[in-house]
Amino acid sequence: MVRKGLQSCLSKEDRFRVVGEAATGEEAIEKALTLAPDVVLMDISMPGMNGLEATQRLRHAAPGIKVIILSVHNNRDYIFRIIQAGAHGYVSKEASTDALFRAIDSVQTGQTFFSPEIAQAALHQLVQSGGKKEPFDQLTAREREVLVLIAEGKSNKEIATKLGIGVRTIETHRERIMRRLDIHSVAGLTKFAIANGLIALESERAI
Amino acid sequence: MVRKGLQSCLSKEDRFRVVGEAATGEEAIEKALTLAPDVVLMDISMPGMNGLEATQRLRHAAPGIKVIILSVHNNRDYIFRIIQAGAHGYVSKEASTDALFRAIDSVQTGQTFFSPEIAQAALHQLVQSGGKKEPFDQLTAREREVLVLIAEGKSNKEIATKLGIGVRTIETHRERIMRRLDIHSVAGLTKFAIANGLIALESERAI
DNA sequence: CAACATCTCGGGTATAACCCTTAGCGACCT
DNA sequence: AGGTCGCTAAGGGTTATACCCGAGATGTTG
Repeated sequence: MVRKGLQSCLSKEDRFRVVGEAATGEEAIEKALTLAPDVVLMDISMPGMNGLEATQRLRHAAPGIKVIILSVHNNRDYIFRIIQAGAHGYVSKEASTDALFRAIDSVQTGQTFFSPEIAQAALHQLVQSGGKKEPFDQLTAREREVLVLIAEGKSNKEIATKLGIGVRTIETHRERIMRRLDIHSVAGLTKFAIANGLIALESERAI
Repeated sequence: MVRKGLQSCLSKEDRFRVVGEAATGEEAIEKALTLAPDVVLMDISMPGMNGLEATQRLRHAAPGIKVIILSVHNNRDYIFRIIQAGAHGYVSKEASTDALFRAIDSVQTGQTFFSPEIAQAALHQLVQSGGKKEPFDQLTAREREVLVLIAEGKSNKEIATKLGIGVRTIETHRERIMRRLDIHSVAGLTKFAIANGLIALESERAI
């Protein structure tokens, strides 16, 4: 429904043409590679692969395709994840259609577009934290990967199987994560992961 | 942006006419009362008053106006709150525009509309839980108390000390909680607690 | 009264998690 | 070439959880 609405809006503007749509992250990558659009509008919350991971993979597979993230999340922690994923722009779903149009125009010409309040908040946090883009710098990529799985309720053994490495290695990662974050419970790690946008909340008990 | 998209979609259908829009729950009630539409499409997540509360108030103030809830949440927990709020229909944002059109037609003629998968899931859970509606109600007061402490990262021993009862009792509560909710990890329990407002995320730093 | 739910403990066993330590290997930097 | 860091792995021991039972005390409700 949201996609149809967006298409309807975009098709009213002569300078835009919608060449495809996708319901999942996997489908988004697939269609983006075959249809080769100038710009992809990516939703963060999708069934299956989420938008950030899809963005990351798409950026790797087709660096020429620009990606704008659409999200209901206005959480400032999210913004760094979005940048890290390689997105060229971010538009909140609360934003006006004009903002979206300007975002598309910007990224198409090679510029980036982040709505003023997002940019301001991100910079504010950068200044406040002395340049550290916390909390993502506290953990290595592998540790974040493990943390996400822990917060999703996986056991060490399940994580080890999923990542194809030993259980003891997972235990080591787990210890290092807990030590670095100074959080010593699964509940705390889960809250940390949610608060920092590493996992989504509504994944549990979905229909 | 989402609203404009919806308007764009709906205005293509001759039998619908969009008479107004609102950004917040308060504005939604106000405009609904002045514009007196046949049907209100209400988003759950809005700044200010949320869609459920707004629905409840609007239903009370103007029982003749039908309300359809739109939501990204496919969480089965939500469905009972939606019914309780007095909504006549529920359409997921993942749904097609056709589903929305049918929903509007249905509620306008006095019927209700809940998408098949939602209805099925809700009934399934009703049967499974023996008629008790919300997972929230599945737990006793004591179990909720324990759940909160678990989700806050406390160990069984800490909880036992805090509540002044034995550790084995806490273990029993823990087992019963996990069995009733069908969640078998601390991470899952924590997410459940957050999703149901039992505990708060301290770093909910919205922009 | 009797049935039921709740809260409270307990035994027992298997599994998982936690804590401290060491260590090989590759990448990267100086 | 040496140092640092990250990923991998493991030993050994302690503690915590998960899951299986049963059971007494209490209050509520039919």
